[in-house]
Amino acid sequence: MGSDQANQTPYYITTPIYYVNDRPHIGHCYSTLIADVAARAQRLVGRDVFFLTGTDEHAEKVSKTAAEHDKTPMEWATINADRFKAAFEFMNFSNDDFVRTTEERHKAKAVEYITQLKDEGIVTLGDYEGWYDPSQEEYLTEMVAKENDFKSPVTGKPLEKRVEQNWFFDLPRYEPWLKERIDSGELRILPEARKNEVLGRLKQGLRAVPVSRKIKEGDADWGIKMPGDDSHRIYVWIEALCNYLTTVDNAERGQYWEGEVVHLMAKDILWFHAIVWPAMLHALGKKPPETVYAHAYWIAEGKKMSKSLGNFIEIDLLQAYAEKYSLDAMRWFLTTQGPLGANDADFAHARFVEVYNADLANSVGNSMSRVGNMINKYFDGTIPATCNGEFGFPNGSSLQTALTALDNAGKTVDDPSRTYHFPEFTQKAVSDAVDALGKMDLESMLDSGRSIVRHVDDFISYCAPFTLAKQLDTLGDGKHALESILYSCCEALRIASLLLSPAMPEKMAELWGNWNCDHLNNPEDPNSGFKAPLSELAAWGGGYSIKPDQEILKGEALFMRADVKEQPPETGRNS
RNA sequence: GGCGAGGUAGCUCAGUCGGUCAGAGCGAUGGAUUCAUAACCCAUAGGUCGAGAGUUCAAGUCUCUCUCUCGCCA
Repeated sequence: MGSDQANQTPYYITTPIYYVNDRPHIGHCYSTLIADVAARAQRLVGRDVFFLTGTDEHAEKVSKTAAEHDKTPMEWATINADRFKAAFEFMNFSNDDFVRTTEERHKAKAVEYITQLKDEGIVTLGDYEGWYDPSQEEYLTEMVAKENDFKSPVTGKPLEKRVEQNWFFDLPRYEPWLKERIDSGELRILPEARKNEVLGRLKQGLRAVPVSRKIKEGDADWGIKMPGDDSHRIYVWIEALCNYLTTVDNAERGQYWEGEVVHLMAKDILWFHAIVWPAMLHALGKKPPETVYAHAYWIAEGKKMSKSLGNFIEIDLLQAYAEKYSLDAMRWFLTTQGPLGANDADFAHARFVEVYNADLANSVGNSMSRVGNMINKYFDGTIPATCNGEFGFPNGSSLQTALTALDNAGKTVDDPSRTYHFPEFTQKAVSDAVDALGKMDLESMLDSGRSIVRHVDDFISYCAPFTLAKQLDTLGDGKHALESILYSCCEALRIASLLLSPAMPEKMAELWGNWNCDHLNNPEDPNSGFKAPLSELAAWGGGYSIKPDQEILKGEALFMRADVKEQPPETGRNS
């Protein structure tokens, strides 16, 4: 998609719904952050976006844990769902809804879907044979059973081969359809390595998927009954997948499913999303998703996170980082350094500080600060005139003047023939960012914003406005040249800030506040939405550009340089 | 065990159809500069492109063998 015409298709992005018995940690926050950045970027581009996250609550263990805490399953689920809501609010996620699978709106629709599949003979009764762990009352996969020498991984007691009747979804009949769909790219599986993985596994053939579990004696009344069969419940996995559709399967939100649908998740649950779910949708006569994106994992200081090591990066540590370096800096680190590709990424403190200093303090923050400072110093906070951003011969009189000033000061210019074309440069950055967004390459998208910052820094070193500023009395058109140069820096950084805003909404809104940029519906609220699509906001000399009388306040530094030697922030948790 | 991905500068990684492909960013070092947050700008990495063999006028880039790491297996 080029940059000339914005994509008007509605955009629907989802995260997995999270298991309520978990405590919110970096994994949950990362998946949801990626979705948030993509959603914010798509809104910035001007699309109608719906961003969904939520909690998966009907697992058997939830009712058990609830009992251990003297709570009803619902009370327990609510306590934990609220933890996720609080964590996500802290992360400043812009989700449009938060679905809980215990909500009636979800349950009713899920029953409807399963009923339809049953009526059409796609879900039928059959025998399920598997390795059962009596001590844990759960079935293990063939692989897990084998790895543990067919003994319980928890108690070490032998597993039992058990057969029970279940309802099955006839997945094999969709094998050709799935293969064609994935091969053709209509169903896009990202990153590429994951697509190969899925196709490889598809070659080994498909089996029917159990969609129910038999209700055992003593089970709490928890979960959704299998329609037409009170002795079974809908298997939580199947029911959970349905959330993506149940939430928007109505008159008000139906357009989102018809638009572009993107499911985002960690790699462990790719199969369900890339194979089982699209096949179910196809069986239901619904359009499958356009994109299924499976990212890898975070590890902590070079080690896998595990319960036994107790090194999970939980929400409290993220809060400590946000407290010390700002929330947006933490969002930036996770987004740009995270495992968006096929490989795991390391959350290491030293790395965090490095990236913070290099990307934010030294680059974005410093550049915005130096430009704002010069405008205050030389023009008392407002630029008297705009500039078309063109600095090249033979029309580069402003640049020529600056070089003359350098010459006067006895400074040598290594290459006096350089030219700068800011409108072209910034437009290229914007269109690159939009293209990267289309590929879910958020790192590249954000780097397009940083490329403008680098360009401005380079420009400043080259034409040295601070040297020019000292010769305003002696150079006839010195003032005009200085105005043009600083205006262009300022306007370019404004455009850069738009591209950086999906990852750092608060900090960029802070800049717009300081510089009196009129991008947001409510300047006080970073989440209030943009007044216009990116193509208009980012237009050089357009309706949202820096105006001659616009006040450019210095403001506080957005990102102060951090000391590399400082210890990681404390969580306040006793560990 | 089956299928798959990968081993390229200290770190994270780019390298399309084999021939400026030996690169980028970060870190480190040196220089220049002072508007700025000891920031910015410029220069510097001589790395056997995991090991060995083969194909070719020419191979990180193709073939084979070995080795190591990793992922997926409902």
